[in-house]
Order: sequence, then structure tokens, then C-alpha cells
Amino acid sequence: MKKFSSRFSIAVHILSVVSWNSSLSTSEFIAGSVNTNPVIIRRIISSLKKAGLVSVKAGTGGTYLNKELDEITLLDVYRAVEVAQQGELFNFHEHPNPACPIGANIESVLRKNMLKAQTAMEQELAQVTLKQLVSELSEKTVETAKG
Amino acid sequence: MKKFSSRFSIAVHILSVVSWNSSLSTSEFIAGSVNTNPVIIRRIISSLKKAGLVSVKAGTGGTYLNKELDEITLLDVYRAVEVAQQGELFNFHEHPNPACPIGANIESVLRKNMLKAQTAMEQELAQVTLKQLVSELSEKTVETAKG
DNA sequence: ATTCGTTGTAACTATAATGATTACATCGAG
DNA sequence: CTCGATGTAATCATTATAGTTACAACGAAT
Repeated sequence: MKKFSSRFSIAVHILSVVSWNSSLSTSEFIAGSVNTNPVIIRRIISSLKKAGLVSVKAGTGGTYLNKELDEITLLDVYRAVEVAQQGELFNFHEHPNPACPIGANIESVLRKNMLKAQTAMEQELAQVTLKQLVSELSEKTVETAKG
Repeated sequence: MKKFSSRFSIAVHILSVVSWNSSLSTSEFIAGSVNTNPVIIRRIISSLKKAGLVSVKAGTGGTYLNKELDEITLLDVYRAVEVAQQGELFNFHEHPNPACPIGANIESVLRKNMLKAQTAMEQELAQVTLKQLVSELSEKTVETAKG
């Protein structure tokens, strides 16, 4: 295929940092944790803003959650930053030969089945909230500190 | 994201044509139905060969199924032509800051959850055989013929 | 054995998405 | 007004994909 971009994992990373300390969460600071350029962070935060997940204090800096952690699912984040809209994960070859009975009908048949597969994936993402994820993260952090 | 390549849909198209008439299935002929270049078809057939799904008569031409239609699932085709191996659909940002407790642990936590989502999608693909798909295709073809 | 259509690949090109970076106008608190 | 931060445009390198040309090797048919 071509995997999903890293935007999704960075977006989750951003939200985790924001949930830990909103006022410290400047693009500069988050970029330090993600280890990338601040502009990358600002672009992804821009997507999260459009999706209504966060607000940003322009000028001053800092990013704030618009919802509680348990009201944000991985699917919300996925939808906010990935280009694929619902039902569009799979690509189809553009112009099959309409004169061929197979070429004429393969797309609609395949599309129906692919939509089921994509929906199954999205339902899994919908079942994980950021609250759960941050909770798993802090368990892991404690383990790391111990070991 | 970046969608899956069209290789998957072309591969299913190819197998559908082959199941309809093996000896007619030269790369040239299939390319006519898919409406692309014969080399594209040969490259994908090459992947299908490596996966053991088909055999090709070099020199003479023609592509032959190695398994029955109901023994080939969409997951088999997906695995044959897409680059992503099991558990690798999602990309992760490469080098988060290990000094940050979030950066140090986010990947493993996220990876676990993403694997569940990917597996759910693959299980859906595993439940559709080419036999079912070709059957849906011929129903559709009859409808189209009727008008 | 030669011919002819086909396969199997390599090589090259164009296009598009991504990630990174620089630059700069604008915002807002102090 | 100043200073740090945001928002965004522009540019660049890298990579995957899709398409195309070219050509050696294969195999059946004559």
C-alpha cells in the first residue's frame, strides 16, 4: 500500500502532551518531545482545531482540550488528521473498460466489500478513548521509571 | 493517510478475469479490461505468483489459478500485492524524545491499539472469498445486461 | 531450427504525498 | 511597544506509484 502518514501518531502524541500540561504546550515544547520541527506540530494542531478538538491561545501560546479525555476517541483523531474520509481508504483503478463485463462492474462490487473492512477498522479506533490511552501511557511510564 | 495503492483492486480484477478464462488471460488482454499498460499487469501477476496464487505459462501466455476460487480470500490478495506486512499498516513518527516520559512510551502504547484496528480490517477481508465476489459480479453483470 | 507472440524485468519519467525547513505577517499579554 | 508564539506560504528532498519503452528469454507451432 503505503502506510498511513505519521500525522496520526504525532496527533495522539500532541494531545497526550496537552492533557498533561496545556499552558506549557507551545509548538516549540511539543516539537521537543516529538523530536521534529515546530511547524509540523502547528500544522497538525491546525487540523485538530478544525475538528474542534482543541483551542489555541494565539500570541501567548498553549493548547487546550475542548473536550474531556474520555470524550475523544482515536477515531476522532484519525478523522481529524488523515486525508481519507469515510469509505475512502482504498483506492480503485480509475477507468476500467466499460465494454468488459468484469471491468464494468468490478469497482462497485469491490467497493462494497472494502467499505465493510474499513468500517471494522474504524470501529476499533472508536472504542479507544484518549483517557484509556493516557492511562496505559502512565502505567508504562511508571514501569520505565522502575526499570 | 494516503490510500492503499490501486494494486489491490487491479489484482482482484486480474483474478476475476483469469477465473473467467485462463488461456485468454494474457497481460495484453487483461490490460484491455483494466485499461492500463500490460507491464502493470505483469508486475502484479508477478506478485500473485510469488504468493502462490497463480501460475503463468511463460512464452505461450495465459494465467492459471493455483487454488479454487473459494480458497482465495481478499486478505490473500491484499497480502500478495500490498507492501504492508501484518501489523505494519500505521506509520509511527521515527524518533520521539526518549527523555520525555510521553515521547519515550507513546509508540508502544499506540502500536498495540493500532494493531487491533488493523487486525479487525484484515479479518473482514479474510471473510470474503473470490468465489463470493465473482458471484456478486455476475449478478451485477446480469442486471447491467437487463438494463 | 526459425518464427512469432508472450513473459519477465530493467530503466526511465512524471506525478503526488510527506516531512522538514525558512521566512514572515499577525496576535496578545505584560 | 516589545517579545515570544501562532498561522501559513514557499521551497526542497525523499519516496511510492503509475505509466512507458526496450529488450532478453521462453515455448509452441510451423
